[in-house]
Amino acid sequence: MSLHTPRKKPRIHFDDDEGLRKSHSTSSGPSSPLQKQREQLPIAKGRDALIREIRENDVTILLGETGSGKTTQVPQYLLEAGMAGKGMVAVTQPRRVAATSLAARVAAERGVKLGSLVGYSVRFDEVCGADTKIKYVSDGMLVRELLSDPLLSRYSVIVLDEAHERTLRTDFLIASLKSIQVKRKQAADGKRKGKSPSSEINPLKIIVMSATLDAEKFSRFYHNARILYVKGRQHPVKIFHTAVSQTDYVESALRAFFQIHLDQPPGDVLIFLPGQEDIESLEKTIISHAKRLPVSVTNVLVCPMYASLPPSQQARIFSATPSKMRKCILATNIAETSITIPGVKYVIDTGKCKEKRYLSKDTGGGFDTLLTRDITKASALQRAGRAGREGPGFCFRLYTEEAFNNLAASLEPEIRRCSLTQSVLELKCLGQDLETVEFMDPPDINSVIAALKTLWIIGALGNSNELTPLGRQMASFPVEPYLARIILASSAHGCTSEVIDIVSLLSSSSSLFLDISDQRDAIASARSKFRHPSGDHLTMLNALRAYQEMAETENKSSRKEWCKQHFLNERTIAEALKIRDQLRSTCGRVGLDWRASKKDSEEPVLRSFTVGLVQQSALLQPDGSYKQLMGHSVVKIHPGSTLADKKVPAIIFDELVYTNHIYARGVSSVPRSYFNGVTPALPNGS
DNA sequence: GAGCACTGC
Repeated sequence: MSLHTPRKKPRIHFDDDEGLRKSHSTSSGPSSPLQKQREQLPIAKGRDALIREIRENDVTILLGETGSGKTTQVPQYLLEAGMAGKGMVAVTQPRRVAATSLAARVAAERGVKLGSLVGYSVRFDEVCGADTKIKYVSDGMLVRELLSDPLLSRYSVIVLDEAHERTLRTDFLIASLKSIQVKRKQAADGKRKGKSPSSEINPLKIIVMSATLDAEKFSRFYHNARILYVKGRQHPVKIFHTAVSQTDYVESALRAFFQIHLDQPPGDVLIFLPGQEDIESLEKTIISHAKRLPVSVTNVLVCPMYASLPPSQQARIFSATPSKMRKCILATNIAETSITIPGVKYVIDTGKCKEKRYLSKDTGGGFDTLLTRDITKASALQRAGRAGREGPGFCFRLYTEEAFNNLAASLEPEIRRCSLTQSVLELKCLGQDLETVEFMDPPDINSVIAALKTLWIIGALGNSNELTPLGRQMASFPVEPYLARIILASSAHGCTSEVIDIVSLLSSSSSLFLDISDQRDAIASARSKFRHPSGDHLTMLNALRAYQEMAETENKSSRKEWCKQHFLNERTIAEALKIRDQLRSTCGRVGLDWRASKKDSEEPVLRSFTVGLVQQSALLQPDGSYKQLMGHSVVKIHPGSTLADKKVPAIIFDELVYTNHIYARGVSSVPRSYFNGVTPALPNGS
């Protein structure tokens, strides 16, 4: 890094620099009672027209900009108009926090207790009652509900919110609801004609809510459904592009930040970066440059923000900025949709993000890629909007206007980018095939073939791709099919208790072991206490057991301290313990004894894992590299693994991610003989 | 030699 102070660096030239120096007003407004606020929302003016349209049409596409109030108001309008009938209004959300906080907001607006008229339902947490009419649900929850109630008969209206995000689960619902609506209409018509008087099935109304201009596509899919538009309400954000394209976005972000810091009035700065590595490096350079500024200049408070950051450090961004300081938040895409940071007036957008994409291989041994790429127009607009939450804001794009115009309109839907194993299995349970279901965007045929192959290898499907009893059992576990296979395999090896402990940790959303890049030595020595010679799976089990032993006698704050000392993520442990409860009760339902234990014996556990991980395994080659057992890729053990640098005859692993190399993460060493008999077709007779 | 973000009764 150069040692110049930022002032001596050449300025980045943004178009319309003049406008940047003009006055900066701030917003203010007296807070008003909830009902008055409701009436003032942009959507309130269109209430009657909206109800009329929804009443007259089976499907309505509602396009609402940020701040229109559509997500909180439309369900209430439906209720007030009597359109819930005897059923419920479900509103789906891609994120849990959105579902729970929206439900709380709407309950407050109606002056009722959460869980009475208005409730929510997400994994591990359901606040609903017999009189609940408006229910906010995570989209994954509604997919699970579909498996036990294929017509979703409890709901009169289903609102798919944030449909533009095109998550795999929303796409799954968009496709399923189309055929459900036909079936329910037929059933209801039959009832009217007296053909099936016992039927309680009523017609279903579908409302698709979206924020971007993909409306025509949703409309075409639902037989040219009506599209309604609602204006939003956001403070204006002035957008600047660079005059010329930038070669190094981290360097450019550094310069742009100090231009704002030195020239612009108070207000916090949010910088969007693709990942942890860039965030850490920019954090260091901003701090070192800020130290060289004259004492008269406002101090800088740098706050990194990404999902795997320990919660205590994440909390910093929500605390008020100390006076005479400027907060500078360095964030990934987490700040684009998942969290809203108060006080942000300036956004710096590098135009980059990381994207996970599944690469299927015809050999069946595919892997995920996690690479930095350009964002989309939709994403650029969303990022800019983060500057206009509380008052007029400014967005500095570190790319030219021409580059912006050349960005893709929106992200490719998840169904085209990720492994489809679980979705194929879920559809099989509903008696359908992913190849024949009508999706808005059909999945790639190679991904479908890869998913079918995986399901066949783990025994969920038979030779004619028919669902096996084993496959149906796997689908009842709320984990990836290969993890469910491991649990089922543990039954024969008598170690379900140990296996469920490990699977719960693997299925958690974040890693058990914290990774703080400048404390890696301390982390390695803390972890050596738990280290098991076979590798990461049993090391995780040792860590979990040590935590539980400690937790029996210690109080909350000393548990927290213990986790900190051992660099364990307490949030992961808490999540894993909840997942474990679910898995234990699922075991009960499918007739497995989760108490079965082989104590400290490693062989049964590793044998069980090998059954589910045959496809995720590699053999040591004479040249010291590892090559996939099923597939042709050479893989490296991830440096964070307890087996990094170790040479063992064979490994199994949780996932394969291509970043700089193809890395195997979550690795254990197993004897090659364990593969005998667990795979239907081994290549080369190895 | 090192991880974007979500979700599951």
